[in-house]
Amino acid sequence: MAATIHDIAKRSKVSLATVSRVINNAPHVSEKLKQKVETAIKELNYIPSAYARVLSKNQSNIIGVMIPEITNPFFGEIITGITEVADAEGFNVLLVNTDENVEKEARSIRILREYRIRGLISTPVTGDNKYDRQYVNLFENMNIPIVLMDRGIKNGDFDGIYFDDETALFKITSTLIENGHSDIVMLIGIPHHIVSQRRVRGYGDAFEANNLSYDKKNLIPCEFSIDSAYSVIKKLIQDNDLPTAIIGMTNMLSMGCLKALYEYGVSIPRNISFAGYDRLEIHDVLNMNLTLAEKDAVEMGRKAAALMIDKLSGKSVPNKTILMPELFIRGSEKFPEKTLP
Amino acid sequence: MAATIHDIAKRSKVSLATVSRVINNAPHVSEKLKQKVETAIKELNYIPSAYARVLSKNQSNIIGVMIPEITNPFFGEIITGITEVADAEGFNVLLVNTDENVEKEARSIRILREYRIRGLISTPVTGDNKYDRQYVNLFENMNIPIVLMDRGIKNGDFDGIYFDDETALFKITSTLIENGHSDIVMLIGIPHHIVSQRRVRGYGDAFEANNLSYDKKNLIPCEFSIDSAYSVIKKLIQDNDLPTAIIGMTNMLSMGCLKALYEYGVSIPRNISFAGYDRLEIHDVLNMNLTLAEKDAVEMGRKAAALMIDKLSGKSVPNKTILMPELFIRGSEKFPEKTLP
DNA sequence: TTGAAAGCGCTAACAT
DNA sequence: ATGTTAGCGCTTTCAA
Repeated sequence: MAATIHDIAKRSKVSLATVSRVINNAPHVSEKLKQKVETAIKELNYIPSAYARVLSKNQSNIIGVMIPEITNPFFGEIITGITEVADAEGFNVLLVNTDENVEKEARSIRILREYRIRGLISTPVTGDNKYDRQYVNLFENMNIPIVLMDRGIKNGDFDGIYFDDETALFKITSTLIENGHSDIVMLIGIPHHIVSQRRVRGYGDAFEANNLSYDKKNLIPCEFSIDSAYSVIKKLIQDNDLPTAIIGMTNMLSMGCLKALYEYGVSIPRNISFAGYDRLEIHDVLNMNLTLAEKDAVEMGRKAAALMIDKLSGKSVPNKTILMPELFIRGSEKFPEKTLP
Repeated sequence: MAATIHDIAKRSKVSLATVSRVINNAPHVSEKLKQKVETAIKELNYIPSAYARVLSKNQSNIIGVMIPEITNPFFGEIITGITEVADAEGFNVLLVNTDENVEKEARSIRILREYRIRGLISTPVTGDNKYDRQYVNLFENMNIPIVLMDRGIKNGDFDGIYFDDETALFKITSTLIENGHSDIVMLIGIPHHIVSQRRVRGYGDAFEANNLSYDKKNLIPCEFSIDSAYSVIKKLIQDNDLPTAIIGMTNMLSMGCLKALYEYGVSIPRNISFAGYDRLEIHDVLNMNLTLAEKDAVEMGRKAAALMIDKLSGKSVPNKTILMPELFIRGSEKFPEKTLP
């Protein structure tokens, strides 16, 4: 098996305590012994056991990170931001993926607890009311600092970093209204999900602020996936039921909408207008002149990790940071010249 | 702190051994005691410590996964495949990201060793000859099963799952040649990097097989990034130096090329032809009729995890699996009607 | 400056 | 079927 502190002690003829001091750069070791120990460490290719260390110190240095969709670039960027800060502060990150699945979430939390994480940074699956109370309990039982990202828990009050989804959708919708739109379709995912509720409110408020009302049929439920959004828009096209504008409420929903529109040759903004929420890699690459309210996910990750580290060092001021997405007007919001037949 | 096995034993008035048996579903526990213990576990919200368990068993159940680019969807899919299999087999995954950086790689390996991983699944940064020997030593010193993905190590001989890059590029290039091309630019990244070498060979072999020779200037070095590829192609456009066809040798390089072409209105395949290696989300979404040799990265992840688990269970047959990417001919390979001015 | 020894939470061999 | 106990590899008093 791997070398242990005993092997090092024996080979360098010092005590365990001295070896431990050398490993941890602790004071009170003579240069001579230090050299001997370091030589032995190299020769035996020794690496301390995280397990023994945690056990004896009764404390890990792991921050748990739980995200719902590892292949979504939004979360990829968040992870980048978190690890950047955690690395710099000497914390390890244990990453678990829940696939938007409550059972996987429960299993993931168990694993994180087995590893005695110091704090949890999470975008919980919740949003389905049924599980809310349960998760609030789960989190509170963990008795460690919690930082939520992007989504709150309905019946809980947790610190975290959020985006102002409501204002973002208000701005997006207002922009479209100012361009003459009132027939604006928005795919809203699962209606009672926490992700959709604030955004729908922003949408509605924009109409209200302009003394307009909207057709409730324009808020169309679907799954939060590219495929589902694609199917919905495809059907609108086939039924000749397209509005004058579409809002992509999340990056995945935007991609599904665009996929259908492109497949059927519905051109933006010649035949239909479009505005979306969150960045889109396809836009970054192809410069499609899409009007987008963009979120800085890397920054969200950094802020979440920084907040966690504050909490772990006792600076435990309550903190809910609201980040404001930036709206880029690029042309796709313009009223269409002529809608398709 | 968290409850321990002692707390459970005390509360349910049994011995530590009995609690341990219940936790591990071991035999020889009466139903009555089992109930008592389970009740106490629930009441105290007890979760066993991974650290104590690993320490006493002298063995972790962690598979280390080291990848170089967490935001690259290719690796995102690989992770999905690995965790799918690892979860099913009861292994935990510790994921580290090296950012294609040798120092981060070294630090990551140290962390993985601290956590006493049972095996390592990795796409090493290597490719720079300078570090090869060093990594071979590092890996061999770890004394655990190693499974490499996608890239080998030049001076080492490790089991793993690879794609047949050479044949893929041979097919891609041949397809273009058959369509009348001979002026074919390929961005090759860093020339001595292991990622480019086999692919360049496939490119060259296709010319040879057709009794043609190619202009060495058409193999253009760059960084392995969207931005770098973008700059190179942009310069070709501005210098009015475009070939009749471009090959995107990786997904990132493809995106950079496409970005520049789209920005300058160079249309595919009207003004220039294109063929690429690896899937492209922008293509999946927008159906750009790109001819692509596509890799199944999720499958690579599954196979890597399965191979690792075989090794861990002693079925240690040497195994280098070569996956064949599938070539989809979609039209972008056709010879351009007219190249731009 | 150095070392001895107790203890962290669990498993497993052994005893009852 | 149940309990006792000796480690696992490290840290941390406390003594010397």
